[in-house]
Amino acid sequence: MEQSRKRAKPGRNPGSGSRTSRPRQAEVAQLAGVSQATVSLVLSARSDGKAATISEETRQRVLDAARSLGYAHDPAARRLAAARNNLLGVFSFTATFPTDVQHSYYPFLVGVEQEAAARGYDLVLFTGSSSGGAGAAGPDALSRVRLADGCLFLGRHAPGAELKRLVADGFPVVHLGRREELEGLAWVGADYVSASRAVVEHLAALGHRRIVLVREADDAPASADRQRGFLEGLAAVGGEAGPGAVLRCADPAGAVTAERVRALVADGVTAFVAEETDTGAAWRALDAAVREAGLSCPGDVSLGLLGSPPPDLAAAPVPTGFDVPRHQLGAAAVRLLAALVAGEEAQEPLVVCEFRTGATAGPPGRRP
Amino acid sequence: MEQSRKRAKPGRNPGSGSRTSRPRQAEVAQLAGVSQATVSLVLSARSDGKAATISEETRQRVLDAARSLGYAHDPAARRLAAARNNLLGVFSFTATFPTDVQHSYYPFLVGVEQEAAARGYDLVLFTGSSSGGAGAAGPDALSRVRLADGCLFLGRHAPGAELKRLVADGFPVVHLGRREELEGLAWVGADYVSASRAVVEHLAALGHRRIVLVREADDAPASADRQRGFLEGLAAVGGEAGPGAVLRCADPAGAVTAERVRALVADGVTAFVAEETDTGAAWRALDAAVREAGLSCPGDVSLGLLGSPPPDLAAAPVPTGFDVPRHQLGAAAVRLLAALVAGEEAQEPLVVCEFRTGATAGPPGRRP
DNA sequence: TCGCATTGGTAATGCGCATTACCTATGCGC
DNA sequence: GCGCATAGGTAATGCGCATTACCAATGCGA
Repeated sequence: MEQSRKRAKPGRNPGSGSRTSRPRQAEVAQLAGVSQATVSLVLSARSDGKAATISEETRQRVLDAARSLGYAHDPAARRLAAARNNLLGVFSFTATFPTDVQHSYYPFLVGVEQEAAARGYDLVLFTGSSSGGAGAAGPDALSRVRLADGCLFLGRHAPGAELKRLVADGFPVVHLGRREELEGLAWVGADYVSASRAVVEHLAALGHRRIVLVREADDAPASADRQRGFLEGLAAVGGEAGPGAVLRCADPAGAVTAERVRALVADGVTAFVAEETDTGAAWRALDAAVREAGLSCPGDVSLGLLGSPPPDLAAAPVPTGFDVPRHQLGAAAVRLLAALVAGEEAQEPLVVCEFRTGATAGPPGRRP
Repeated sequence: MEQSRKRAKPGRNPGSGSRTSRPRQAEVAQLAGVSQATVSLVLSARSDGKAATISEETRQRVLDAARSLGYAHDPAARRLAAARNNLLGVFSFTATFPTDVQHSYYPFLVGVEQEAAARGYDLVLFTGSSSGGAGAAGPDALSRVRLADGCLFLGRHAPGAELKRLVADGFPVVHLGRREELEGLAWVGADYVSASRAVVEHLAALGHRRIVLVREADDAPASADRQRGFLEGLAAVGGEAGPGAVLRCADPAGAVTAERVRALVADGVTAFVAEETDTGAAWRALDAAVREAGLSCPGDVSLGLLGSPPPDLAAAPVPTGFDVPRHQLGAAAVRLLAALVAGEEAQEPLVVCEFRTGATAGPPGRRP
């Protein structure tokens, strides 16, 4: 008998002092002298004024009974019956939970948590069940998220097929990060385009006309957006946007050498911008190359970073660029998800990145 | 009608191509030409040879049907019906996603995840609903963990009353960290007593007799254990274990000054050990004080750390001490939890900490 | 005085699944 | 050829809750 695990005593005596099993609504009802249905109505009282059908007196009796019994909802039953249990899921496809503060998702999670708390939701965190987890293989991989009312997905590794399935089933899903290729998938993202353009415009205002973007050979939307913003900015300010304006390299450290930088500068380039990525490779390479080339910054060349520097380079000269408002992104994602759960059709705009003046940009040097 | 959210078309036609709702076992059954019960039997086939009641042919038909429909269990229903859904919960009570850089359960989680995966469990992470979360206040705070088959609790902040309640309800619970005051609560912990004693004995073997323990004024079991091991070690080696042997201070940085250290050394103390805590305050203070006092280590004084140094001090002189096997602790906790879920009575022993020779201990200096 | 709306509450139902009691062939020994 | 065991499967039930259809009592206008 499995249920022996749930009810310690199959035949218990409800009146006696020593209880041994979690109370059900039925027991609360008995104690309050009402029906189970009434208990449910009282305890799930949605603040929607709609349910004025229980008298205040009865309400109090039920609440007292529930309190004295220490009643707590069974989340599984709640979800099964009503398709609502006030829980929001967060799924990250990393091997382990991204609770390590070093982890790049961490800042998002902080925002997610705050917003969820503010809206009265509890959170449940799922991970991509690294190796041999139960659902690791099959389409079950994502099925656990159905424990929650809706789910937020982090990271570009979220498999499209699975997500599509959830969406098709009408399960509320929000993806954190631009994800337009999946029809019907809700997402929130940072406005890298505008932010990148702003950096270019800042450099242009300082007098730069020949600016080069160093980016990795990744095709992530985030990279594409930055490049687009960069080119738009260049065009807007009448800068030179020839094919040489973008340095796309699979291995930034190998491609962006001191020599290369020196050559470009000699050719008239006065400023460089790098995209931010997980590894920060582009910025790292650019920084090293400039330094090694013996160029002073921002004396000889100006540098811009389309994002935030990696933690280990956060010190000293703060790069001119922008900050991705990760907390706000997380919060926006939760807002959107909450709206979907509530059946609304809300749409979250792109979240604006904040320009960071920094100390790596100045007027162009006076090299020929 | 709420269910319109679950079933896109109340009256759907099972044969037509465009499906729009997640399939149930009933639909799989229909496709396979069997009953829902059969589908359940096949799909939940426990490897326990017990269930040989379905013919191989039927089994295959069901499996095929399930696959072609992309069937996936509903975790909520599963849990409700069977009290099992193959999920283990992990509850961390620290400020939900700890903003304190030092304070991360990450290493534990790594072990937890590996072991869970190895045992075919999926994980769900709950957090301490820091601020105004839904269940933040009431006894509901922990009720969500019932979504899982059992739950692991991290951190000393897990409220006893709630835990007791879960245990009393027969819900499988394991606490990571010693927790003996709660009758019936299963836990796993590191053997700080033995490990601390070993450090003292190591110092004693080098010739030290006057050793002082610097600890915080916390009453956590982990602190008490270290002190106990320290005193036991001192007693075992015939060291001087007077009341001055333990420096218990609320504010290590303020209490353990260069002067204080100098005075103690002048008084004949040749070695110090500090306990490890979240913040590493004790070790930090000791390290700074010794350095500031102009004492060389291990030339003038030997130092020991009952645990691991905080990340920012991990460099250079590796402290003599021990390492808490966090991965193994996490794994042990999962093993224990799995046993409880399975209804067994398993008991996990304390996990042994590994001695770390380090470079901060040597023979006593030759001060008078 | 009757009809009708409103208030306050309840019985019944079903969510999706696991489980169990039970039923129907077969096979087998004697 | 009969009784009985066994394999293979199914109908029915309930987990704990939200929801809905429905019912009883009361108020109120005409």
